[in-house]
This record gives sequence, C-alpha cells and structure tokens, in this order.
Amino acid sequence: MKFNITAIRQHEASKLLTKNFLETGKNILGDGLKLCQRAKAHHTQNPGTAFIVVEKKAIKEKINGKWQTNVYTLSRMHDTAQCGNAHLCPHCTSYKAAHMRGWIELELLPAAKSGNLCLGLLTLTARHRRDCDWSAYVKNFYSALGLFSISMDRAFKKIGYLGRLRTLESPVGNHGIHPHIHDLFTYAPGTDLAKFQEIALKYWKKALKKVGLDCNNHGINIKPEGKFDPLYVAKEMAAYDTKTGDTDDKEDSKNKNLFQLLDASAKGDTQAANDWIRAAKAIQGRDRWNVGQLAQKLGIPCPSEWKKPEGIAKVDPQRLLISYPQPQHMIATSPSNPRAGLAFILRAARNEAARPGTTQRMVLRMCDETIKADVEQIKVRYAKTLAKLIKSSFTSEEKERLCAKIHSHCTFAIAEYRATTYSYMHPAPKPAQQVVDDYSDLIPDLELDFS
DNA sequence: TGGGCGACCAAGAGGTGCTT
DNA sequence: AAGCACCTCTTGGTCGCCCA
Repeated sequence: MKFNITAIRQHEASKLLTKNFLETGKNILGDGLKLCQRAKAHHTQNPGTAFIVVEKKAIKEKINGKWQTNVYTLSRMHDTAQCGNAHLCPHCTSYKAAHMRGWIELELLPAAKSGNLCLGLLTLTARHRRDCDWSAYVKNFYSALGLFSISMDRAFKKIGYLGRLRTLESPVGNHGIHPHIHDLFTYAPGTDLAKFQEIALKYWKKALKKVGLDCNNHGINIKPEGKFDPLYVAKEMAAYDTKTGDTDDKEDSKNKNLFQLLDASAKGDTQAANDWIRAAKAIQGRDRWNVGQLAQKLGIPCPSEWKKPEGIAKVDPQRLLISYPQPQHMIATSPSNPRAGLAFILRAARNEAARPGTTQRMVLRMCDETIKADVEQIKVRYAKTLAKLIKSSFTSEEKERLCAKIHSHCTFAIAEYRATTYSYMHPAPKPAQQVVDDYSDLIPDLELDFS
C-alpha cells in the first residue's frame, strides 16, 4: 500500500510543468493541476482554512498474488479545488477512473444486458518510433481513427454495433509515445468476431496507410464478452498495457504510463522528465474517455451527467478533521518546494491521532523548505545579475562597488520576501470562526484501488 | 520601497473532439 | 453541418516577482 504516491507524482508533474513554462514561455494544456488539492474549492465556506480528513478504511489489495482486505488509516485534503485533467493529474485521473468504473458497472453493463447486447473490446495500435514529432504522430493516429470508423460503418452495423466507450492510453517506451485505443463496443450475440477482426484489420491498415502510418497483423485485437474485464478500460494505471501477456508486442512490456514516467523523473531520470513533457504536449486536448452517442442510444445518462448514487455513508467514528491556515498550505505545497509538500503533510496527518500537533509542525517545516528554496532562487538571480555587470566593468574599485550594491539589493529582497511570506502565512487573527461539525458535505471518497 | 508586469485562481462559458 | 460529450480556457480580481 503506497500512501503518498499520488501527492508525490502531482508534485513532480507541477515541477515539470513549471520548468517547461519557464523554458519555453508556453503553457501545456492542463497546468491547472498545479493548483489541484492546493487551492480552496470555489464556493468554500472556509477560504482561509485548509482541511484534512483522516479516517480508517478497508482496502482490497493483492498481496503476493492473493486478494485480501486490509484496514488502513488514510488522509486526504477536503474542500480543495480539483483540476479535472484526466490525462496528467494523478489525483483527478483516479477520481475520474473511479467515476467511469461506476458508470460502466451501474449504467453501461445493465443497459447492454437489458438490450440483449454483448460488450467486446477492440484495441487499435500502430507502429511508432521515438525519433519523430510525437504531436504529429498522435494527430495522424487520430486521423486514421476517423478514416477507420467511416470505412467500417457498414461492417459495424452488421454486428449490431451501437457505439463505444473509447479510452486513450498513451504510455511511452523505447520507441517513443505509443498512443492506442481501447473501445468497449456493443455487438449482437452470435456474431463471428474472428471474421469481423479480419475485416477490421484490413480497414485499419488501409486507414493507417493513408496518413503515412502502418501496423503489423496485431494492429487490431478484439476480445469477445467474457474474455476480459470491462472495468479494465477505466483503470487509472492501465495494467493492461504495461504487463506482459495481454499485448502481442513484447516492447509494450517496457512501456511506462505517464505516472510511471513521473516516478522515474522524481528519481532523477531526465529522459523520463523529457518524455513526460513530450507526451503531455502530444496528447493535450484529446479525450481520455469518450462515449460518443452510446449513452444516448442506450437511453442512459452520459458519464459527465451521471452521478454515483450515494450509498449509506459509513462514517468512521474516529474520523479526524485537521485544520490549519490555508496560506500555509499554499506555501508548503508550492512547486518550488524541492520536497513533495503535500505528501509529507498527508503522512503527518495519518499520525495526528497518535501524536497531536504533528501535522501543523509538518506544514510549517514544509513552508520552511519552500522559503529556503525561494531564498536560494533570489540569491541565484542576483548572482547572475552581478556576474553580468562585473563582466562589463574594468577597475577593481568599480567591481567592489557593484558587489556591495548588488549584495545589499539581494539582502533587501530576501528580507522583503521573508516579511511578505511571513505576513501571508500568519494572517492577523479574525473573529473566531465556528468550525462546522456537520461533515455531510464532504466530497465523495475516492475509490481507492491499488491492485 | 513602489510601480509594473505577469502568474495565479475557479467555474461557467465556450472550444475541441467526435459521431451521425 | 449539426449535435453531443468532454474538458479546458477565459474572466476579472488578487497575489507575488522583478527591478531600480
């Protein structure tokens, strides 16, 4: 059970996005994840206070190949903003994947069953290589998908195809980005899928050729109902693609998804960092999940309109609500903090019951980390300015004067930075606010599934 | 210290992807 | 070309960095 992985990945993603923006001056779509779980929710009742919920939960997990249920103490931010980026944000991906799994289970599967339809899985892949423009590659891949669906129209109609839930996976491996599609599609019982796969392969090859791409005979894979888990397409970690056995391309086993790239990047793998940025650029704007018209045709709500029915809330009687000043949360979790602030804070929160006050201490420590890094940045900036000025001056007297001048500017800037940050972190006390005891508006829990 | 500039912020409006 | 679904950009205000 990895408690901190989401927060650590998010921090790494924030750092990479920030670095990329500073280098290129251009934003990659989805940089809102830098504020995800940091800023307060828009219509919050408590804009000045950060909240963490700590509670015990039973988690189903696979240990040494065996499924078992363990009870863990978990912590999460409450009443914070969510960026909603389904490709890049580790938090929102799992949130959305859980939502999609719920939709498939509670809406799609029952609707297909009552309509006497089977659900198959169509996987589309193409040859790819590292040394190319990944954005252009993805664009071509999607053009091919469009051509494919037009040319397949008749064949689709014949098998009772109503539509599909399309999933885009975009792992990166030795051969660069490997975008591919998993379509959960409907078909009539009794369809000869083997024959259908032959036709599909023919059209897929043709479509790829038109846009300058190609695939081998495994470019298309179709699994009939019963031979796969329909909830797999909504796994945030897509074990489907990163484990051997399920794909025919052995290279795929070396592929890493975007979150695994973040893990590698956090350990200092600079190629993983570059790959993550390249991949993020290449897939920006594409839908992670798309149901097209399928929901409408089945007479069920589409995922973005569907809401999971509330179960009977099993509130942990020992549930803890930790609070501290929101500005401190912003500073502690800043992308300029060399450590993953949120991960450390959530870890401390899990120990709050045993050691009261530990969370607040950790928040302040993380603030120190950020401040230290920011001060370092200020020093570096002034050192660079000084270096530039010294180059163009001649006498040692001049140089000395410049040194003294820049040094005093630098000292002043640091003092100012410290003063403003301090007053931000410790706002003047306001009339005591009543902390609400009613937790009924807590956001629905993430369905944690670490398989 | 103080002015200028640009990043940050949330959610509804609106853009984009996709299908028919 | 229109309609639908998904998801992010825009908006307008605040905050923070930068430079002298």
